[in-house]
Amino acid sequence: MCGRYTFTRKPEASRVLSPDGAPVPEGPRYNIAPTQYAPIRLLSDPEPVYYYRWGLIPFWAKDAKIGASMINARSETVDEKPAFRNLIRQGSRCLVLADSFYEWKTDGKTKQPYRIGLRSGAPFFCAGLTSVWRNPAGGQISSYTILTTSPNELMEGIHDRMPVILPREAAAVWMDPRAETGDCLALLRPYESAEMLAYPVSSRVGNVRNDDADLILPLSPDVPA
DNA sequence: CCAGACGTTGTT
DNA sequence: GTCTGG
DNA sequence: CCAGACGTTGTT
DNA sequence: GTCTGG
Repeated sequence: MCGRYTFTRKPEASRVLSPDGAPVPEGPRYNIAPTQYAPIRLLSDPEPVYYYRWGLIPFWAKDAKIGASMINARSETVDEKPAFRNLIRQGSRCLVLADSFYEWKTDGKTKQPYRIGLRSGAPFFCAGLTSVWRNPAGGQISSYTILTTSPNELMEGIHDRMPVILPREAAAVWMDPRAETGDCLALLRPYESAEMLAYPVSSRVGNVRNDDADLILPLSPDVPA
C-alpha cells in the first residue's frame, strides 16, 4: 500500500456511505489501486464505513491530478510537510480497511510481487489522512492517503517501506478526537514482524484490471506454511 | 514583495 | 524517458 | 504500485 | 491555505 492492497470482506451493510456517489462494490476486492474508491473509517464519524478515493487531493489543489502522487505520506515527515501537517491535527485522521497489501521486490531486472498480511488472516487498520476537494463546478472528491514507515524484519527482504498498520489499541488513540498530536505521531511505526506473513503471487496483480481471487494464491512452488 | 510549490516511490 | 490512468 | 501511452490533421 | 525561494 505503498501501492496496491486488498479488502476481501463484504462491506458491512449496517452503514455504508459514499459521499461522492461512487458505486460501492458488491463483492471482495483483491486489487485496490490508486484513484479507486475504497472503504475507510472517519475520525469525525467513526461508526459508518465511508468510500473515499485513494490519493489525497488537498482542498487548495487547482487540479485533482495531484492526488495521484499523494497516495502515501511519510510518517517521519508528515508533521512538517505543508500538504499534511494540518491534517494530522484538525480531525482529518482515518483508518483504512485492508486485509493484505502487495509490494514488488526488485531483483536486478526482475520484479516479483508479494502479498503481505497478518498470520491470523484477520483484517487490519492502516493509518490514513483525509481531505475533501471541491471544484468550481460544484463537484467534490473525498480522498485519503496511507501513512508509510520503515520496514520491519519481514519486510526488509522485500521492500524499504511499508504501510503503518495500527494494532487495536493504537487505532483507538488514532481515532480519539482528543488525542495529542505527539501521541498520534508515536503510533506511526512498523507493525510486529512475527505476526505477519509474506509470499510471492502472480504478476497478474500488476494490471489493475485484474481483480479476482486467484491474485492471492501462493505462487507455486513457493507455498507458505 | 510575488511566484510557485505543496508528494512518494524507485532507480541510477 | 516520463506522464497519466486505474 | 504497474501498465500503457506518448500526436496532429483531415476526412468519414 | 501556507510555506519557500528569489
